[in-house]
Amino acid sequence: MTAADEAQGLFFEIGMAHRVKVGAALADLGLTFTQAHALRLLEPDHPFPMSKLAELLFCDASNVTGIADRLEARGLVRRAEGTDRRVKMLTLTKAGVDLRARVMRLMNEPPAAITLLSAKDQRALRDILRRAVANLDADRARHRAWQTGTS
Amino acid sequence: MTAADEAQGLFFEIGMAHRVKVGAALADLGLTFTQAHALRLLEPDHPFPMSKLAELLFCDASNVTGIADRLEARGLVRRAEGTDRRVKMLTLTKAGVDLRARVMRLMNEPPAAITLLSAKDQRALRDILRRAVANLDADRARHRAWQTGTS
DNA sequence: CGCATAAAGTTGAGGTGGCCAAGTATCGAC
DNA sequence: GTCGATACTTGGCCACCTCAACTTTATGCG
Repeated sequence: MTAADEAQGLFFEIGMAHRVKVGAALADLGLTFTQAHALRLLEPDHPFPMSKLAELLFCDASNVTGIADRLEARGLVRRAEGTDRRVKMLTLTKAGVDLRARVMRLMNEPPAAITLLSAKDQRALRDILRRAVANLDADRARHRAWQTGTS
Repeated sequence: MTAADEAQGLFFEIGMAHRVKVGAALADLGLTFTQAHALRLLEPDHPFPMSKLAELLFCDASNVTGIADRLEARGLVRRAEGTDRRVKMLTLTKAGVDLRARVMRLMNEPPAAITLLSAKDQRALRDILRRAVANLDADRARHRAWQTGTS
């Protein structure tokens, strides 16, 4: 088994465990994982169209309608008109900004798996993951180029 | 921002991206993420009760009924009687064993974010994540002790 | 033994999230 | 002005998830 293969398995295990913990904490706030994720993406004072949210969530636009409905029903989000009257700009309300802050604290909290590592390991992990994310971005850029080149 | 905090953010980003990719590949096999995960947990020749699957999936027992129904309808799994006639032992069929092997290959495949790292980084990542998972296990043991101590 | 209690699984109700196809309103370009 | 594209919504269908209630079987205790 290669180092990459084993790293992948370990990565998956840590991720799943953390997701379960975060999911439980979010349930206490009355939020699902998807709702919390959407809230995270919506920066205060930077509203964006629903189509943008669909893209960021990698899901169908029709799906976003329902998610926005539920967030709006809870008073976390508002659909504001854009200059283009087809688009609805998703805007955090005051309550949305506040709850988002709590969600950010909650989801950005590293799991025990990471916090219990030595300071040296934590720094090494951060540095390696920085390079890994750079690879991710390069890979995504490759895919975009391929798509536009063949469409 | 601490190294642990930043590592957590990067970790999350890589995990989400990989999940999307894996989800698409699984859809090609006609499997949902949950079904694939359940299949992965069911080792060939090591059947276990449905309650055990509920525990491993961190979900309600009633949920497992539906998941098992769908896997059984596709001929991937069988409900076999145990010595205790209340329990049903989930058992992979031949088709289940075969599809599971494909799922394992698919989900164990490290994402580009990892494979594009240098060999040195890959080994370092594996070593750090091994220690992180050890922390995870220690943390879980702590929780079990706490639960049994106060129940 | 006989009965109470507990455990494993199922069922049904209710809600979230995911897709697709079809529909509406608006925009932009010809 | 008309046509095609774009942004969002709607409705249908399904997977998944929880909870509460139920059936069947096991087990502990008097």
